[in-house]
Amino acid sequence: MQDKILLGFLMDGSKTGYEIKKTMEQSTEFFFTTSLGSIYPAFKKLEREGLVEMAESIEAGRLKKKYSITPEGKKVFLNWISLKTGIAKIRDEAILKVFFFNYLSPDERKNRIEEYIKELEGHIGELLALKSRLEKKNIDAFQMTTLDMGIEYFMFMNNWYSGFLDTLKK
Amino acid sequence: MQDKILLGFLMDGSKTGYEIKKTMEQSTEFFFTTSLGSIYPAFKKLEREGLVEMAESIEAGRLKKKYSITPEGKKVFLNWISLKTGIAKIRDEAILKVFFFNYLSPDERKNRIEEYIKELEGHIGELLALKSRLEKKNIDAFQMTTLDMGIEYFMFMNNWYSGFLDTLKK
DNA sequence: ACTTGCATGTAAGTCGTTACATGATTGT
DNA sequence: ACAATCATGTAACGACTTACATGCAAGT
Repeated sequence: MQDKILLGFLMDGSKTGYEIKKTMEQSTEFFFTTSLGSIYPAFKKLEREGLVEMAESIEAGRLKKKYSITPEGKKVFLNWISLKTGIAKIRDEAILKVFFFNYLSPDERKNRIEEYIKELEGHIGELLALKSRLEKKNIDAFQMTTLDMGIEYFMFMNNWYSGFLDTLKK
Repeated sequence: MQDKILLGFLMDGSKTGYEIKKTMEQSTEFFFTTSLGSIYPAFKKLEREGLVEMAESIEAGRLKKKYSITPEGKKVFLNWISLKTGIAKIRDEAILKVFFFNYLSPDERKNRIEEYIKELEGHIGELLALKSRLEKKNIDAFQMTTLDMGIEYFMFMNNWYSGFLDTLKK
């Protein structure tokens, strides 16, 4: 999946691995992140496959390896985005814990959920801050839409856990 | 995380790896699944760590390795469940594709979303069927709660993509 | 002088899946 | 007879993370 993201970020021009990492921290952060230790080898692999090309340069004394997408890479990316998408599993540790809540005392249950709700609220706050930061920039409408979706998603979660907390209190 | 699930399933009695896999297919399926090729080595590791114990037996001509949780294993499990849980990333391929929707034609966008909504509806149907199956059994209330949560989650997603489709049509 | 950020990369390790391999029992 | 299900396990592979390693530039 990372390789598709890398190709996607190259669709509007060449970038370095470091740049993409920074961009992701300010955009895909809430639904997807990668490490640099994963980006660099991924680019080398994409280069071997002929999906990207690399151009070295030295800017302000720093070595930069700008990657750009090849026509073949564009084909692969556009094919992927058109492919039917299956339903992803939630794979959320918080809900897994609720699954086993029988093994926790009623008091502890409430504490854990209250704690988690605070985490969610903090996260929603961060995303709202990110949104207002991005609104100042001229960002792609669909990328803004995914951010809105993320905010609504975490608000749904917040809502759900709040309702769950109410039933726990009864 | 798998190891915690295994411990969790052993909390109410000893089970074989195969049994746990079957149980998961009928309970945690929508938010978590594992493969047998992952369960067996995981149990061996847990055994080495002293968190589970194994008892071999032959039932109806079949070799069975029943694993049971040790007091130390219970400690580890209960500690994990009490630990503060961080916010998980969505890591959803569908939303990642929306992120890059700029590179798809308006018609294709609608088609992809309509297709995905159908997938979601099918999945919700499966979960509702699972729910009525589980209601006949005497299932743990919290495990039923997580299933309800799953259904609401996918209904939220269905809702969101339906709204998104409406804006795409304008 | 020192820390933070820019910029690249490798190595070790974790986690997990799929495919392969075996063999018995049960249902059709 | 044959297929499906029960039951176990290993090997190869893939995706990703963390820690390690290097070095320059810019700000304090």
